[in-house]
Amino acid sequence: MLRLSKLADYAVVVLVRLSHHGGEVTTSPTLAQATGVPEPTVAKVLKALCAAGLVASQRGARGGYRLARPLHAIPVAAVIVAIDGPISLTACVDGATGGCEAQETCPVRGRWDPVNEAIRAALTRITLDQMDLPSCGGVRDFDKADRPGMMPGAAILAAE
Amino acid sequence: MLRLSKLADYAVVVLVRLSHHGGEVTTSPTLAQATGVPEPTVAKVLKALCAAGLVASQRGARGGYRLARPLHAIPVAAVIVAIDGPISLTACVDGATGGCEAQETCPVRGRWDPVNEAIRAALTRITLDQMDLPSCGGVRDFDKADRPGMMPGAAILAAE
DNA sequence: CATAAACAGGACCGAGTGGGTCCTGTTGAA
DNA sequence: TTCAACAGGACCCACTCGGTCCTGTTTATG
Repeated sequence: MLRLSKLADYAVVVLVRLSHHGGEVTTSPTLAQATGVPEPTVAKVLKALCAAGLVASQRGARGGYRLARPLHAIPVAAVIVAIDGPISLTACVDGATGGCEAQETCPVRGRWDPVNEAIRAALTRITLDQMDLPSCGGVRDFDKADRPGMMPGAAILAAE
Repeated sequence: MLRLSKLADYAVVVLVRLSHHGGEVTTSPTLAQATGVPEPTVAKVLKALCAAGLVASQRGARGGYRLARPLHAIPVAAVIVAIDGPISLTACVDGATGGCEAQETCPVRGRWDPVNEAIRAALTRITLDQMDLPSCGGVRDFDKADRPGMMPGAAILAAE
């Protein structure tokens, strides 16, 4: 399984989209329309990204958001961390207060660490500019955009 | 977030435990007791692992399970795939029938692929023997084993 | 041959959590 | 002064995963 949260997926979509607007401040309604993601959700994502310092916000009328750094300076890991928190496979690893019931029996205690590290490294290595489709450079607007279906990324790290 | 299913975690625990019994067939109740994981759950996990060919089963009285291959020949990825299915971050990637509502607008369509590949590679590189604690070679029995808390691996790829 | 132990493979139910919406401030340009 | 837009909560519904159980089928053992 190993699923990625939808929100994180949306975040990537929004960020990439935002990059298409150059350094211009863009409102969340605008981004919502452009991406097809419901506006309240876009707003939620942007707030989290803003808190994480990935985007900068301009309040008040004529406000909006813009990228705080270029796409190539934003690793996927940063986005995921901003939306979903620290990247690790098991709760055992980080904090893990409350301890483990099978703390004594568990044969792999703390052994997910290398796995976590590997994934973390992989996600840090890939930046957002690598996720922007070169084939559809800039803004891409198809004939129409209102067919039923699913959202942007679906976000299931495993399908099954 | 990026959480790993608990079942997959249990699977690793069970497999590592199974390796401590050499080539001997071991019953699921025995493994359940040894790992602290509830028996029905252990059975469920073992069935999946058996179907995936990671363990071999011996039916009938005096039956049980044993490893089909040594630990170092079992990558973590194989365990996860056996329990949770194909490893990928978004549903967009594999199949993804039903299409994407924002298929047309989505700026990152199909672009999770490199991320998925990276993770897949990382999980394939690590084998189960690397998750067995060398410090507690073989069977490890602490003084006591009944403190309240959580299960073996908890299994949350992100905590948050 | 009868019995029981153990796997096979489903169906099933409840809890936890994430997705999505909404509401009330606060900021700042026009 | 007004209104557009962000800030930052609270809140609810739906989905999925974890865990249990039940009914076969297989096969040592007495």
